[in-house]
Amino acid sequence: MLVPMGRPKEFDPERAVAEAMEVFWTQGYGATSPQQLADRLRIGKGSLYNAFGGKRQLFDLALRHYLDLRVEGLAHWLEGTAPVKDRLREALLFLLSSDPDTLDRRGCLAINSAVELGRLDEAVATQVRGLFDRVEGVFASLVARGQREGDIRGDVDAKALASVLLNTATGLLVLSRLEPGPDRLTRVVDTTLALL
Amino acid sequence: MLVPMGRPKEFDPERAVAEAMEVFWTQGYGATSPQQLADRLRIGKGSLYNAFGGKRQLFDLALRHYLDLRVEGLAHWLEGTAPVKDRLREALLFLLSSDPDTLDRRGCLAINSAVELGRLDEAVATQVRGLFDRVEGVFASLVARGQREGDIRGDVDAKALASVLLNTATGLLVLSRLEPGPDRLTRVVDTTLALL
DNA sequence: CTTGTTCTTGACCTGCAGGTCAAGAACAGG
DNA sequence: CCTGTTCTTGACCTGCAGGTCAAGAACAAG
Repeated sequence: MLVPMGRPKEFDPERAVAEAMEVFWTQGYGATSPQQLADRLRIGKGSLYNAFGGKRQLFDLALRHYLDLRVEGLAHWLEGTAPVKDRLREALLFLLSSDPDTLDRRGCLAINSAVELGRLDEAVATQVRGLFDRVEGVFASLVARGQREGDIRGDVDAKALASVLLNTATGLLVLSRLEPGPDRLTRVVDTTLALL
Repeated sequence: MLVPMGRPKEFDPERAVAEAMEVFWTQGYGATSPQQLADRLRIGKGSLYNAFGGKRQLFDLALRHYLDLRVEGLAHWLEGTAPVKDRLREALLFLLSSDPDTLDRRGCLAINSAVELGRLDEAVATQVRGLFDRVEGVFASLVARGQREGDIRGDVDAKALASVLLNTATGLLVLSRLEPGPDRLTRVVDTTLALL
């Protein structure tokens, strides 16, 4: 069964999921039609339904792929020896755009999806909650280290500060969709870090 | 023209807009059909189109009504003589729910709409930006007063702190749609205020 | 009570979202 | 090269979103 019999797929399902993630990220779930997806993935619509089952199932895979990418990125945040505040700044700014010079303006697929679907769709809400918990955990580790190194004030519980940072990141990702320029966003980042 | 001729409307357009606001707030723009709106407003679908022009125009009115309500609430924040931090706490918690005991879980219509439509719809984005600017301005006034009264640290620019508060409020309103309980939200509020 | 105007309603229309399927193509095994 | 299996595609289907409209009702003016 390692080589399944029958006609082999002509496309790479993982690449397709990654592409679908981009589409959902840019357009949102409701504003994306199966036809658009098929076009972007370079496959027929029937092929899409044969491979993934439907728009919703493909979205679940795309969202999970996004979460995996983010979680993968978290590990990177924990490495390194630079002062914690510098790394927090880098992390927050990276969320806004992988390219430091230009705003992404798409925000975060997890947050966008939670806002669009989270009230009715418990599955999506659970997925996104899981990411938030992990992000908060990473923030807590970083803050604790910063406190040991004297880089971050020690009179506030690390977990409480981590919750604040999670909330700050969430706000930034939403505001980034509206802000015309990066001024307010960088001001938020700088000021927040100054308060720690 | 004070009394327009012809058959008079059988419903109050302002009440209808207010009701439409509730529907869009609860369900989102895309997930709300004209038929649902007509049912909730207790009018026929044709009547809805005659009175408002279409789903999108009605949404614009509903959003503007929401913004008016919020701006109206801002004035209330500025009044009173209680310590600024206490009033900031009250304001942030009020955003999460007009009833202090139960989470609203609908978040903020402006933010939800910006996330759902903001990328394609510049009109919505502009409206929401306007609200954000005013909220930030009110925060700045409050912070400045708090700094004069010694309630808030004076070593950080009031406008910078106002941006942080705006971002914090945004994050809270998004997280409130996902959080199972109020624990994390109140922790964010308390910790943020402690940092000021 | 006639006329002109505006409101009300539900039947009706168009287009597309979301999905199904039959026909055939591309494999592996025998 | 025949068979069973899986993939591919576009035509096709159903339902509903979003909107239009004709017929009639409720007014004010004259």
